[in-house]
Amino acid sequence: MNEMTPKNPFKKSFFDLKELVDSIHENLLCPVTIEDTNHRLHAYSSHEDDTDAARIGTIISQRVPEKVINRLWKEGIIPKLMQSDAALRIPHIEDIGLRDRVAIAIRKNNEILGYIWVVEGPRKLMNEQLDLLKDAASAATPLMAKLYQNRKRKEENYQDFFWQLLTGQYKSLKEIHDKFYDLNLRMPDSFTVLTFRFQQDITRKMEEQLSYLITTSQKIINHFLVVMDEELILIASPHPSQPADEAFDDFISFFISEMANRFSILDVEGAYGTSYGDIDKAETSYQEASKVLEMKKRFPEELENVFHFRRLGVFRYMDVLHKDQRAKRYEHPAIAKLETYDRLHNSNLLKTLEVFIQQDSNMNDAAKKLFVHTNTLHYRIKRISEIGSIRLSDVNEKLGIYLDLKARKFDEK
Amino acid sequence: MNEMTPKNPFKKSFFDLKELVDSIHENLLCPVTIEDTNHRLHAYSSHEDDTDAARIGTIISQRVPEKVINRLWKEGIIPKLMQSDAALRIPHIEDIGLRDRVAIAIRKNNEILGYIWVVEGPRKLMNEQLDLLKDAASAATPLMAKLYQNRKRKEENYQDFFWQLLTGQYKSLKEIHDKFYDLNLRMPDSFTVLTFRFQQDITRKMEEQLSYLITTSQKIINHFLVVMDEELILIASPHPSQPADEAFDDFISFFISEMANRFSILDVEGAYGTSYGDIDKAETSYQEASKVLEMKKRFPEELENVFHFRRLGVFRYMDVLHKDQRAKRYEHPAIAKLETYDRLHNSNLLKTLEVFIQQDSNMNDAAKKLFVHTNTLHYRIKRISEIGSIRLSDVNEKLGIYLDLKARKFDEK
DNA sequence: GACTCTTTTGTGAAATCTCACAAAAGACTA
DNA sequence: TAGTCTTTTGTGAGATTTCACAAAAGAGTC
Repeated sequence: MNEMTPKNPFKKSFFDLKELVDSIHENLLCPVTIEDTNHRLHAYSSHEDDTDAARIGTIISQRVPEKVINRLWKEGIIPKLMQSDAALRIPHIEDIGLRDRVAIAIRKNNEILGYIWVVEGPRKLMNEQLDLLKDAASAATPLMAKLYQNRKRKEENYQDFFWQLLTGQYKSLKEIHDKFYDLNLRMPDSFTVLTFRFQQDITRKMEEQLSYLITTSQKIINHFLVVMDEELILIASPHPSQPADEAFDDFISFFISEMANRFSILDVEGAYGTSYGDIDKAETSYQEASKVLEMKKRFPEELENVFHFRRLGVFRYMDVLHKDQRAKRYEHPAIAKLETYDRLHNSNLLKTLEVFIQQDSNMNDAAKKLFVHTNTLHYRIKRISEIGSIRLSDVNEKLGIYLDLKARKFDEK
Repeated sequence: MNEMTPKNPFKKSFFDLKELVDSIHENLLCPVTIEDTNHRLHAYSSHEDDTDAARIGTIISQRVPEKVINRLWKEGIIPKLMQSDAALRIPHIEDIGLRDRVAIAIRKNNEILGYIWVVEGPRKLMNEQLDLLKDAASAATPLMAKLYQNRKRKEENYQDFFWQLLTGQYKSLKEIHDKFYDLNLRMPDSFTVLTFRFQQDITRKMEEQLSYLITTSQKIINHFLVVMDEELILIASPHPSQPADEAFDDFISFFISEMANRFSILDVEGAYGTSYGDIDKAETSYQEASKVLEMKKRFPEELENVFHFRRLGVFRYMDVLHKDQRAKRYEHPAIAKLETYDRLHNSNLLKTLEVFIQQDSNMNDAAKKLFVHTNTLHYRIKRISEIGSIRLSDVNEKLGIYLDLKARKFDEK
């Protein structure tokens, strides 16, 4: 074998990724695939039978299986790939059918455009061959970039359209239909607006990561995505594999925890509006999702596990109630009396009442929540109705006070 | 006609109000009256027949009829007149026999001394003529001032004062105290506004009967009383012999049943606002009482036994909730689904849900109310939460639906 | 009419809740 | 420090609620 570094077989221009992949295969004699940043398959070498389960799965579904992606993240392989210029060896991971591999990121300046994966046979690749992959990656760069450019141009059009949908610019459903047709988009049968709020502006880099998460989650099908300062908005449908009712709850939990785990981006809040059939309700769904976020900010404990507008319950009305309360400068006399009593006797009657009602007037549950004996609570409730002269047995009166209590907290802090 | 502003025909001294009134009549060719602040008639132009019922009533009784005064207050006309330097047009109010008019306050510095009223004929007055009235008012000032000097300050008729209290005309408590002193009235330590609504206008005769009932009831001490069309309004305190908390409830029940028993006057509704210490809260208390009446009309079953504002509970907010619901055109999906289900299967799930929540989620009570077996209700509730995909175990969600259900009924019928 | 699916009613045992009574602990006052 | 009032905790019996299971009745379809 020649001691010199072999001359670069990739220093020519390739017509497309397929041609490049075949060329890599010829040089390394191993199965090769090229994926984009979202692990979508764009080209793979054929004419070989020495391959593994993960690769077959990828080729069949045009995409790297979720299980494999998760594992690669968990093992820290993807982050390492993203940071390295050179090709890396990835030891086999038996239980997901991944044999020994070599991979390298395709990059343009600092931006990752995709990955080249090579399945190693029994004869391992030599270092010179790994170096060759670097050249292959360089050769892939313009091809991948072209791919992204096309996508980006389309995206810009989408973004405008998307905003117009969300802000109710379109007056008729027909108009929206036409626009969908123009942009060559499939109109979803039903859709939901999801929104996420971050603690900081969303950078270009974060945007990549989150769009990566969305496409790989396999929980929802995303139709539109837009980033606006510190807010991320999606129009999506549940993924067919998911139970529709929970798909979005699941996705939001998934998204928030993965943003934290994978990217250390904390304090993300998410919510979604009602699902509608006709896309002209996009504005409504968006406003609903925004309202959930707004209320979650004001009532973090109460709405900790609420993401869907439908589950807002009374909090759906908290803003108007609070506004009315302010306008009328009304304070429920019972609340005023209890507050005074609490201050004078260093007691906790107001909080007790709130917890009691919130626990559906169940003495035992409420007592547990308050860390007191059931009879203590019993006694307190008796005192509360005496001091505030309220009849807790009257549902309407009880709930009225509950609303007042909550509305007071609307702009606490 | 001369294009120049006509010279001031009132820039001379008049011997008395009669002379002034005639001069105004000559200049405007419309019927004119001059009243003092208590709407007592002091002068009126004669020699014309083009006049209306209100004016005739005024001339005959030497005073503007009570009904007309009350209406002018309620419509905000008197307050506007009191604040304006210029003459104001008052559009006709058919049902009290008031034709189109123009009026202007007679004032000395900032004190109101009375009013000039002009009945407009078919030919409306022109702006120059309205300006003329300003001069006429100035001419009236010394004449009215003389009148007041001669007259004792104490007024036997408190009606105006009462209206001013109820419509919040007084800006400071001090002002009200002074007025009480002027009128030689004892200021109540604490008070409450009660209001009753009749099915028909309250006649002079009924007025006697009800004022008789009030004084003989021995349940409340009445400070003020006013009758306004079909409404009776009181400012009162509990009678010392009565337990304060129940005095008003008792009185209202008593009053309603006695009106029916003794005088066969049926369908009277009564309500009262919060008790306040400072009389400047009279307006608030009155508005509270009115709100109770309004809500009782809309939710007769729910509020059958509610008279006090404090006991309105959630219904205190029903108007804003309903308004919000309409504005957002939002219907809770669970309600929509249940309604459809009811229609398709001839069932009663919506009503069941409402009763269930209203019975404080007590299966037994609710089953009794619905005349079904406990287990039937148990089954239905299970179905309801399935069909509407609601978690009745979540208080906030449950309560939210309850509010929606009630708000829907806001303007049923 | 047979069949299926939904709804209502019945039964009873286990779990849970309510409430009266009493003792103990704290708080405040004289 | 005793005395009073308020608040908390403990105990336990009786009432109430919950829930699984099953039978019966109704509704709708073929």
